[in-house]
Amino acid sequence: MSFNHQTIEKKWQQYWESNNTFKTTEDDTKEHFYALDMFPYPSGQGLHVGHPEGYTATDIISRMKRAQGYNVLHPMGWDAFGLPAEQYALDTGNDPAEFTEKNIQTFKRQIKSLGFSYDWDKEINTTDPDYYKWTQWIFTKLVEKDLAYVAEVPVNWCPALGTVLANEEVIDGKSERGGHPVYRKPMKQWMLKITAYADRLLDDLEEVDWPEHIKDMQRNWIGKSEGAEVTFNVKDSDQSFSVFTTRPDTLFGATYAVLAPESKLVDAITSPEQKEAVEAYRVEADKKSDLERTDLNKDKSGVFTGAYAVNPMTNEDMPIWIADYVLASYGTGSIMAVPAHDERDYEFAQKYDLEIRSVVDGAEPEKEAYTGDGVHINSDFINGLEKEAAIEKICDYLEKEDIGERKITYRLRDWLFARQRYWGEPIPVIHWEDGTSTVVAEEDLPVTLPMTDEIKPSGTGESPLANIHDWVNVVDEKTGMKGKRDTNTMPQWAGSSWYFLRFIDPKNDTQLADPEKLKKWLPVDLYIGGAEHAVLHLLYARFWHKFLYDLAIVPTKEPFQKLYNQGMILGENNEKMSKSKGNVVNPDDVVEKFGADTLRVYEMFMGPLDAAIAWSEDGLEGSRKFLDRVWRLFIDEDGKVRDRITTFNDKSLEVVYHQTVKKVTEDYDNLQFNTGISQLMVFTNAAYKADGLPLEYVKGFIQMLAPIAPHLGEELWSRITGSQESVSYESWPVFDETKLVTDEVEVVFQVNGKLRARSLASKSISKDELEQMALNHEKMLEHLEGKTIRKVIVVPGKLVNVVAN
RNA sequence: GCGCACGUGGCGGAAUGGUAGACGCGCCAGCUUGAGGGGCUGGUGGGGCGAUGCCCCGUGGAAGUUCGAGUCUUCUCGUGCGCACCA
Repeated sequence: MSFNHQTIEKKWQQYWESNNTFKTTEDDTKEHFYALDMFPYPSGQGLHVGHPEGYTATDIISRMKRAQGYNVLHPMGWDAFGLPAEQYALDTGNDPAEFTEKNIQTFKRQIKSLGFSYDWDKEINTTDPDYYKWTQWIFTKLVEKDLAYVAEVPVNWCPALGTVLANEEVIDGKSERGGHPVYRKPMKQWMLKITAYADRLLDDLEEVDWPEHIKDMQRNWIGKSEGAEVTFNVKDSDQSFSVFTTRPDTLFGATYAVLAPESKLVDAITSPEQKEAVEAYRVEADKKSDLERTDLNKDKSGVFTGAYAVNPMTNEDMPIWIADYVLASYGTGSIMAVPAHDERDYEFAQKYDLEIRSVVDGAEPEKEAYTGDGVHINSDFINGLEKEAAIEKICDYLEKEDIGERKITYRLRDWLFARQRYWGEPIPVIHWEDGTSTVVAEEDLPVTLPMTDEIKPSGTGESPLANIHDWVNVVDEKTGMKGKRDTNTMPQWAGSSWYFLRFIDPKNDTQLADPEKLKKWLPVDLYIGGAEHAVLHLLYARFWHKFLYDLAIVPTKEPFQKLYNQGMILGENNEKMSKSKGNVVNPDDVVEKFGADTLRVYEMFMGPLDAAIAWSEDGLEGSRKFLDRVWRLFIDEDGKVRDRITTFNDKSLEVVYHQTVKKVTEDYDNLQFNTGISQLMVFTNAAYKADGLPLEYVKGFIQMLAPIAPHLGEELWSRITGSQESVSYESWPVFDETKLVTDEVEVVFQVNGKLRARSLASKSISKDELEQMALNHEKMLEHLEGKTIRKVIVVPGKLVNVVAN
């Protein structure tokens, strides 16, 4: 007989709820552990089987930590602002808040059906004004500290839809919806100066326990590069421009210069003869989106401006070109071209027949650009030096002569923080009729989204809020001055950049969170989520956290001590699950048919947590069979506890039990749930063969199973122990190191590294005795016959290797 | 193109430089059952032979370090992820 998952899962979920089993404890005599999931966007699709993978992992850790005597904070909430709700509102005229609420209820029901031990009193929702009051508050602090500013930035403007589109809504230069043309249009936008934190975001990666490849992705994204900025004068003009280069040592080889087409300087220096060509090129470049510009990078193009710069080293003329392979947004938006030693410059110089001058020995300028190190030539006072020394010497010179300086630049850009949308946190700023702008005072926060039945494009590129006149127009009560609210809203990243702080104190209405509580819980001890957030979300959250650290609001430099990325669960055909491929597995169906415990066990057993693995219905059934097997081990056909469970211990399970406690505990700690479960199976198999099952071991086993299969764990615990209490707070089993090994161990004997014989030996046997055993073993004698023993390697308790020839 | 990760049975996957393939799926056999399903027990990398034991081969491929390599090093092929004219 097997257990009825529907009955027991419902029973225990109700028990946990009515007994507040997972209410967060804050007992100062205990240590604190904060286990966090990346909170989901509650989409209309409902929960995906990928969600419970990470959630189960943090849930197992949370349950184990509670049993090990920690205060555990394990919360769940909703990252509920976002485009789909807005789109739904545009399509149907309904309130996105209602739609969002409905989706949240679906998600919550699904998540609850999986038996996670969340403390639902800590639930937060980014669209709740009590929450986004503090998102807005953080923004006002950023403005006060000059880390938020307004800039003109091009957006994807679609006149036909009367709205601005996100990059992902633009496909091949057309709007995803309707296929209308999209243009780049400059608009005033709020930006956050994340670049001010670039160095700290880079350096403090050393302090956190994250997968190395995620750290690398962040390092690459920040993209720090060291070099020099050099000023070039324009010939026969009082104009000059600066370039950034990582290779100032190749300055003597700079034979032309290139400006980004957008550069303002172009207007001032272009010669009359070239004006037409330059203008034509700029129009072309302007039409291309960033994506197209990089996409069509095979063939470089550019136009000569007719002007020349002067190489400060050689005093020779360098033609100034414009080309879109130079990006306005990186460095100074202009470069010195050293075609002999830069592949891009080389390609461009070849195409337009520009001079290629070698300044590092080893180059073959007729064949390809040489970017490696070497002895400098044709370079006056740095001749004979290698790269590093040459860079030092030339930087000293540039600084002494005041024509340049050492400089560090970053690939990281400031964070575009405004969206022309309705469904987001309103930016809490008022623009007054006298031309000034102010942030909304703390006591007037939150600036709530107005209720409206008319969410539709403004037609101007502003957000739909621009049309809601009652909301937009404000009058200062004291001065009577009129003003308009900023109609931009924040990106979805805003609410998720600090939510882990609010979970600590979600109902505080006087501050973001109680500093005492923040001190106890931070940093997050374990943070699990998808790798798709490896860069942006984690970088933004770290940026805000550091900013709040500078304001002395949070006590730690970094928010997330340990990070782990769960892998993707693929469809049975090994492809990403998608509706169109028809390979989507709905967790509701699995829970109904096999039970939540089975789903949890299966997702943890299918392989390493971070691997991408295909779903398998057979594997799922196997997990259910394991749980049935455990059930039958303890419960008989009539539903009674088996009388094999006894207080008498014949020691036959002693070793395997202690091994199991050790391995399972360590594997859970290391998030290696697949091998932890396999050890539980090993114990189960051994228990089937034992005559009696010592109660102590049975209890310990159930405790170790319970974090993964909590409903079954509770049911077995209550039946076997007769306890009225949840298994959750029973103290975690411990192992006895002295009982881990049998007295007799199997050792192997090798000849020249090849396995030739096995034998049983006492684990305490001496090296010499073991060696003698090996040399006298019948099999070994056969293999050693006629050979001279050169060397014998003995590894006690393991093996003997005889080297002979 | 650059960076990172990963290649192990029919499948998912285990292996502090020390018995390769734990555990599970699948498959085979025995027992249980009227049958099927389910369960319990055992077997299951490939090849060979004088077969109840023994030999050879085997972790994408090639070389190297080592008494000993799935594990370390170099090269190479393949797959996945990230970035992509970043000067």
